[in-house]
Amino acid sequence: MNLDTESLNCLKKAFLFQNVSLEHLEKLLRGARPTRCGMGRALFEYQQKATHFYLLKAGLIHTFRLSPDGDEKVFQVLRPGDLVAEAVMFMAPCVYPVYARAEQDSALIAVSRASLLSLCRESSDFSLKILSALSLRLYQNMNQIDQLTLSSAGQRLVSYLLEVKRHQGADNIKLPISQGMLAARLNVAPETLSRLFQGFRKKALIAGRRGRLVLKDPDGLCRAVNLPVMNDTGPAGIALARTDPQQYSKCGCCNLGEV
Amino acid sequence: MNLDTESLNCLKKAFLFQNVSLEHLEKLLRGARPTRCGMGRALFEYQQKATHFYLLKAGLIHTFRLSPDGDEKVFQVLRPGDLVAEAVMFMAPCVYPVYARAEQDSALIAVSRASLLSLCRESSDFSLKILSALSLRLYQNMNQIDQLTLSSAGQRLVSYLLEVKRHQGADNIKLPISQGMLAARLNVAPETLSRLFQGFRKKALIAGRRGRLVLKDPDGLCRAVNLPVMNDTGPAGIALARTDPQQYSKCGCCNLGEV
DNA sequence: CAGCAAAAATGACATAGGTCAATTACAGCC
DNA sequence: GGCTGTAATTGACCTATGTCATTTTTGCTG
Repeated sequence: MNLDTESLNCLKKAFLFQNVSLEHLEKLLRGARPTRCGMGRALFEYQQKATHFYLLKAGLIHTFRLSPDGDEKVFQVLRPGDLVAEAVMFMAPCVYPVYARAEQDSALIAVSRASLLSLCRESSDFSLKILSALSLRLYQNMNQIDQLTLSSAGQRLVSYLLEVKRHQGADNIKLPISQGMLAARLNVAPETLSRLFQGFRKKALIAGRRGRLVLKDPDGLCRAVNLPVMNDTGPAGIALARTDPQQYSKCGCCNLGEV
Repeated sequence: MNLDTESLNCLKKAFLFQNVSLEHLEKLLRGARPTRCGMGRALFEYQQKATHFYLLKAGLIHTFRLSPDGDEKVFQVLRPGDLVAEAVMFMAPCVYPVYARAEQDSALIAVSRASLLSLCRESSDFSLKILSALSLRLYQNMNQIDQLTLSSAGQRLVSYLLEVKRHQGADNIKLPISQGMLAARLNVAPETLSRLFQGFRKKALIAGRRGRLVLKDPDGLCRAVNLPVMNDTGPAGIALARTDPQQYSKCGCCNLGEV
């Protein structure tokens, strides 16, 4: 199996490329090449000219920015099947608005901007798919803003935990990112996060440690931080937008990264 | 001039519909109707089924969500020429993710989702335009997240002020929203914001009051809050993406709302 | 299994910024 | 030009959360 065939197969499997004609896919592939990104290596840099987007085949990619004092602010946690920087391709000027780095050894397919644009031009079906992917991203970002503007650290944490619960469908949840990164994402100090967890444990609202948690009393968590009790409906009260659970791993309202 | 002709003319003027063939535009118009929204009235509600998007002809629209304790969190400030909720049309499930309310008496054209989707299906040129509009929104939201995760209130304020300065091109700036709303947007208490302004005045970093400010020492502002001094290049160091300054009033990196 | 490095937990402390209450400035309006 | 309601300012106070330093866990690797 040569590289092209392999790439083609990968693309075919990606959610966004379902039902795209073979002819179109092959055109896309002409601007595509498989690539690897070792753990800790940058996939692309902030403000670098954006020439490619990526389909993540295996591994784990984080996109992030830096705060003035050098901390990393994670924007996205990308898992196999996800596209990386596809939205950037339509921006003018076309430069990556974030850094991207492999958190694990990752295998990707790099697709050139030009071939994406020409596929969009040729297939309006495909354009519509991309449009819904972008609007989903937009929605995720809005929810993230919503979460970040919650007044207290506890509220932000609980809202996050419930998001994960909803996402994973059980009270027994696995945090998809380390505690340190979660702290960054919720915009709190790691110590504060640690103390919050301890507090919830003391009140028997949660149990377990190290990424594996049991939410013993979700409503109690809400009450503990003065959040209105939300019944599995999500921040927007919207059912999950899982168009295809097999291929499209993401929850429609957050970008947590699947476990 | 009947309503249809008037609407047609308005649409033609909108940035997104430049260079769209008359034939396509007329199809779009079949699903369009002019509408008004009195000051203080809701254009649409959070979680309501999204059947239309809007072109704002005149007036001022805010989109927002509510915090658990009932405060409004403004997401967008929309001015004439802007589209409202165009991105929502591509979401599944298709419900408005925010409230929208007229802050001034407003005139709009409501366009049905169906006709937008069919235009996208028929014109890939148009799809590409919508794609770049969405990616711009996405970029704005990322910058807002970036700003919200700045550690101190002062940093968030200064970053906002510099954004406005860049946007308006002069040190003599006019704040597009009231101080109270700015406080909400920066996620600080109004009192804190007031004190920050006072502090900057005392240090002669700014002058003026009530919406009309003079940034006397932008670099000094940065230093005062431990922000790296940025030289008019914006949070992303990206030149403004003003594809058409006449028609498209927005700055590419923020959604401040023009003055 | 020991040993190491990284992550997390804990404690002591400092402070930014929230809250509440009272005062002042401003804009619209008769 | 003098009301009147809303927005902004100011002050006093307090608590949530950041910071720094230390200890404890945890997961790896040889």
